[in-house]
Amino acid sequence: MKIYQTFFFSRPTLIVARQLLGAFVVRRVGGREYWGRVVETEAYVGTKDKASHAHKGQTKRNAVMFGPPGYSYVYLVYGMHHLLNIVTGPPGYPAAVLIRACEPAFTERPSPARTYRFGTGGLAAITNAPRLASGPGKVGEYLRLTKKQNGLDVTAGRTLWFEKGYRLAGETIVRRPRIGVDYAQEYKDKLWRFYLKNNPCVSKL
DNA sequence: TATTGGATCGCC
DNA sequence: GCGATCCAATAG
Repeated sequence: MKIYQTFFFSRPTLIVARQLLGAFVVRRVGGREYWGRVVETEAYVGTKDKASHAHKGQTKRNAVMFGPPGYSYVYLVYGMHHLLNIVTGPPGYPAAVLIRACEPAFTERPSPARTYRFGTGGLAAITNAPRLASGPGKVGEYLRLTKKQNGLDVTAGRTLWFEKGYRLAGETIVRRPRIGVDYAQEYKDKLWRFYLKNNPCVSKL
């Protein structure tokens, strides 16, 4: 397995958002591993992006966005959902990729990693649920994230990390406007949401 | 110190 | 369409 390192996340955010499609996100907690293949992302880029938490400058909540790439930015929305982002771009540049949906391990298509993971993880009992992590709030729940996971170094491979995954032929990347950012004026129509075409785990069509 | 509304979800 | 449910951000 190859854990993505700082260089991977240090590249421009729109690049990273696309490159994360097909990657495995892995969460180790309570003696188990919960993991899935990322199928949907969104980019939040710089202070000019009115949809981004960084738009009005650095605050206590968004501080990790202003730090080095490769760290998790986890925050609570609507009082109940923990959303997972990974800081991207050069150190100090406030940008991140939101993980909007992933394909839970048990719905994964054939790959060498499948056998390996089922041999080591604790998810074999679960059968099939393609909608289990089909939205950013559901990803947070599936991966058992809380604010304790804010500011983690995801290149260290401890409790949360990303691995090289795969993309099938035909799984082309679809670009769409981001979800839930109607307030962002000229930034609301930016095509900064990416997902794998025809994937049943994506949050919306 | 008080009010507002959100990078959502699931049910009515 | 709407309520849930917390808290950061902003106004007072």
